Amino acid sequence: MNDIKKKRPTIKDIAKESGYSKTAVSFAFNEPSRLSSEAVKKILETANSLGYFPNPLARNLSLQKHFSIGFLLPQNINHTMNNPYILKVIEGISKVCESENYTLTIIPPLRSSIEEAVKSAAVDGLITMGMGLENKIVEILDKRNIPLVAIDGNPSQNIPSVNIDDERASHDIMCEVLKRGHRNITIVSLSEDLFTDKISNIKTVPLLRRQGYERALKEYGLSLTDERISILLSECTFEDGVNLYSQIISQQPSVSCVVTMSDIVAIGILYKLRVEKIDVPATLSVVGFDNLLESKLISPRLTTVDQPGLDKGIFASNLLFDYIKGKIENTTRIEVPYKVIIRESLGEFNA
Amino acid sequence: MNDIKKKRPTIKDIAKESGYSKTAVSFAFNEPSRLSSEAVKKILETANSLGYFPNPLARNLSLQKHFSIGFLLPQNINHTMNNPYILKVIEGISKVCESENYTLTIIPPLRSSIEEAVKSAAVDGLITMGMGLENKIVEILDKRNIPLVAIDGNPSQNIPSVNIDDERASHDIMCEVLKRGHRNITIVSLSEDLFTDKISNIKTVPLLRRQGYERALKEYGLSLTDERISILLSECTFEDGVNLYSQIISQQPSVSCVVTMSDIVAIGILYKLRVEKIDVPATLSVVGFDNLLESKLISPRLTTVDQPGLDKGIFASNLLFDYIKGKIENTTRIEVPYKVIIRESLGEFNA
DNA sequence: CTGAAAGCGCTTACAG
DNA sequence: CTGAAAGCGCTTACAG
Repeated sequence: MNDIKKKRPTIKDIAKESGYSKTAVSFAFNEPSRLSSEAVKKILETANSLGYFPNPLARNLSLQKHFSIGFLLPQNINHTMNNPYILKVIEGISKVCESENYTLTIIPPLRSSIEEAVKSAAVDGLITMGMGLENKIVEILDKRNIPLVAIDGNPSQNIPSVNIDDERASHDIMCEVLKRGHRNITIVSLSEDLFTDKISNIKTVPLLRRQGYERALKEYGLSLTDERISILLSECTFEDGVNLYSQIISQQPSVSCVVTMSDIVAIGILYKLRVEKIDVPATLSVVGFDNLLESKLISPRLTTVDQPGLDKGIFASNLLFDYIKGKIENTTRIEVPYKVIIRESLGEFNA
Repeated sequence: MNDIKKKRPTIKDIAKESGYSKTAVSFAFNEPSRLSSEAVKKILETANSLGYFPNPLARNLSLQKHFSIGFLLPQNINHTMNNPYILKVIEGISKVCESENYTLTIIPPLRSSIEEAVKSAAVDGLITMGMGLENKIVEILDKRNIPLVAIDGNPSQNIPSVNIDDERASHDIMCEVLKRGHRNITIVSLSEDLFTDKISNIKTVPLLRRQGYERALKEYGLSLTDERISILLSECTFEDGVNLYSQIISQQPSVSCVVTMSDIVAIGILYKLRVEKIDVPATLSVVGFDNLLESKLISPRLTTVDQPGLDKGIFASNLLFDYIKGKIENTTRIEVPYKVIIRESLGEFNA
């Protein structure tokens, strides 16, 4: 606590002070079995008395490892860290990191650029979520030799990934809606990912889901362009859900069911409907996607598609560690199961 | 993609290939203004064609910086990443990191040891939350010269911190309970932090809150040891809340109000009460702490203490960056405001 | 069991 | 405007 510029002791100081070599000091910390117990004891004592800890930066440079994997945040940090579903995935990743003795680095855009962030990310591997991955980013990672696993990415890209069958899941839940007689339907789609490479022929998750809805609609003689069907866009936040209600009504006053691509948006809508004293599902049904814990807490409880966020995180990070350790080379794709959950927010349509 | 061992090109390769020196290559990336535009162009072109990116590990070692701050996870990763309140704080930290162009490193215990994790954490500063910080950990950080800010730490320790006035907030909400006639009260306390240094005289947040409750009780002629008051312990999770109900009833069948130290626990209890068809608040009132978004989504909506999680994260990380940049030296403590929020889950006691 | 020395891949004061 | 060289603080093959 003196005012003299604190200089952390290095391996060199410990060597000098203890009378052993730098090599010995390193061994004392990393491979004590190679030293006499006397040497280890002496070195550790000196280290302790000088308050020495090996500098991780230097250690990592020698070892060519960061002992951390990265989670790449898409553009807007609000939308990410406010989404319980993403947080569930992060929880899964953290668990695996913990058991691998790795840290988890949350990587926001650097100087507003995801690309910049990826260029200098201090990680041994990277997980992305829900991004239409720019080819540029994939290329950088490839050159930097950093493995990548995409969660909810674009199955059409040649990237290791963890997904559910979004097309089929969306088809299935839309069928439940149609089966109950609804025909005036508002679909709340997630915005196209901002970073989708428009040129390439990438099928993003929102697109796949819309295709699933479309297939179900066709089975009932409808289409996405039918005047009874309207489509709105929304960010994946509670607030956007709350604000969406007026749009929904003005677009299509006769709507009887709102189908969203995200529970948190659906919950925002339900919240607003409660405030407006609109009866769910008697007047309006609402359907979500994700099956958050919150979805069974609100009333009416939300009809939705259950997809295992925790497992997605666990699978993705296990896969990533396999790549990091060189256990596998080929592009592995994991498909996890989903399940349609019918609860009270979806009712029969009463003409 | 050839099978030849991929070796990332280094500054040396670019120097050789471009005909300039390593110094020049470094400048081209970091201080192009010091080079002729011709040199910069040539170097960047070569770098690009060879697929070169500066190695962050080497760069950081030279710069003696990690460009990342750490968030230290207490013992159990489940309890942390499942707690929406903590996640809100992390969101606040992420925002500041983003604007500082830093990453956020989530640090789980290393080989089951927080101490080990702290010894080798590759960060420029550290934020902890709700830990009774072992002196050992503070000492390590001090020796490693890594600044620390504690959120919901122990105001009694000499550590920069961000807290609300937990004693007073707890007093205030307990008064609301007592004012409404409740006398048979079950307090659900958070477990003592596992890492509290038992020897020292540290006042943890749970302890402060209990003292606040106690002060309010005394004002109404009660005490913590009164037979009408019972105290239970719980982890800070939804599941623990759900499971708590049977304990609450068996400990004190005549209980009319449950006062918890955490919304997520209170929400678990409310969920269970709904399943059990127990009328809230007519039969039993429930009170939380935090004011999560979820607390206004459930019905009945939860009476609680609002404390600004996002702001706590923002204040703590701003403070941390001030230390990192050497802008301040002294131990700064920030107290953020709280607010008691009365909602339907707290009713009058009807004898 | 122990140590001298090269290497990890950058940055930067200094000299020209 | 450009470069040779020292330095950041470790690890580790090699020799003894």
